[in-house]
Amino acid sequence: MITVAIAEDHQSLIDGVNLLLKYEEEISIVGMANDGEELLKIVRLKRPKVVLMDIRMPKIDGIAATNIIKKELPHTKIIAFSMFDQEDAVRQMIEAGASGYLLKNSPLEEVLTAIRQVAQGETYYDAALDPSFFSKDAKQQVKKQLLSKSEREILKLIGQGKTSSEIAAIRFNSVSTVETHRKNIIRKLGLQGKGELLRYAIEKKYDF
Amino acid sequence: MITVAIAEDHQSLIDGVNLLLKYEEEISIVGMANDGEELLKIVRLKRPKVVLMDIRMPKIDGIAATNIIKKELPHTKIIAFSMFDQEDAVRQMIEAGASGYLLKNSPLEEVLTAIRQVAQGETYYDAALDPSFFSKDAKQQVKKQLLSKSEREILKLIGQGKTSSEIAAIRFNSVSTVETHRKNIIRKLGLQGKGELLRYAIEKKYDF
DNA sequence: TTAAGAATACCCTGAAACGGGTATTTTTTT
DNA sequence: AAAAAAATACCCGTTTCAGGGTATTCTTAA
Repeated sequence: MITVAIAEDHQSLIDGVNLLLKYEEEISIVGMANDGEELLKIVRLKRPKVVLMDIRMPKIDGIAATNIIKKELPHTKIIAFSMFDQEDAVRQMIEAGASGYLLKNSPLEEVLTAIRQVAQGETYYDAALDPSFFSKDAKQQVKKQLLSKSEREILKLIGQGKTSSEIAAIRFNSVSTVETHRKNIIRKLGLQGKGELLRYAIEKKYDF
Repeated sequence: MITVAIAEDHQSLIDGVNLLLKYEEEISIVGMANDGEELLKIVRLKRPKVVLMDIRMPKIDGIAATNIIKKELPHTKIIAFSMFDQEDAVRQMIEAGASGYLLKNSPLEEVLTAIRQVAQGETYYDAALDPSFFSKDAKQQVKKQLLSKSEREILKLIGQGKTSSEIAAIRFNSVSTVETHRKNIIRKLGLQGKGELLRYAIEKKYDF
């Protein structure tokens, strides 16, 4: 029996995972949490074999929570969820001791595969993740810096809730310029629509 | 001399506070942090008299950080910042031991007043805060539930980055209905523009 | 049993942003 | 010196949303 705890505020995801696991007899969900503190309590009490956790959570985030769990209960396997393929998030989670990494927009069946795989001591990383992390050859990932300086600056302002015309005023640009950058950011990051752009910009501030 | 530490990712705010405090000889900034963990290190090392802190921070959030600081160094005075007047945030911060609460859109001079006031052992709460918190008569705040069920549901979906037409599809509503709710949410919460709505919806998920 | 609040849905205007281009001028880098 | 990358700026048509209404149905609480 694989015992699983979930920390996740995205209700649709919890519902989906529940639905999926209902028919899996060797997997049982022993607890759900909405923030890192709650998750720690559940893990200490129930000692699940696998923890599925959102990286961004109130009180204590996924990276900090992973560090704590790995220190106290090193046999616990951790699978991280995140919305975007953010370099730092992946790196920090792996450093903290996570055994798996899933993107929230991947097919739900991946969750099952990942749980089974990490429960057996293996790792599972979403195929959509930038593979350069996993090539152990320490060739410095120089390739990076996907976004240019202006783009990062504008991304930051977007994350502060500024509109394109406000950003244009701040930067002494024309609105067209800002919108071009905006479009390039969306293209480069593979986002879809302003919703995701804003979400990305806001989450980005939080370093993961 | 009042020693101050700041934890805040909003650069413009740090800049503003810095500029403001430069001319205040009895106030000195002894440290700045970008997340809760960093802030704790600074506080333990420098032991500032006053801490200005953002509620939403990576690793450890403002509420958790306040709890920890108040346990370890109870003489430290804490002033919380937040973007919105969110009931839970105010209540939780006060319970955690914060001596002051500022909204980020208040005039900068308030920061000065607040620092001076809490350094002297008093409290300082932004005038824009809902005063019902501070009326100690425990008349149950029945007035609550500002948003209706549909509105909260839609707010949540907005926080997940969904557009109105997506939300309409999910809820089997017409787009008009969703937009009406959206407008009512904005009106009830006193937000301005879609940027704030989205920011609010995203932050709201994190309970403060 | 009314009156209030909630949920539903539509109208209109204008601003903002998407997403598809193209194009020019600077900077870098090779 | 030439090529590549970044920054700048505009065009177009379309969608989304704000902010201002109005209006009907349904539920709930005086």
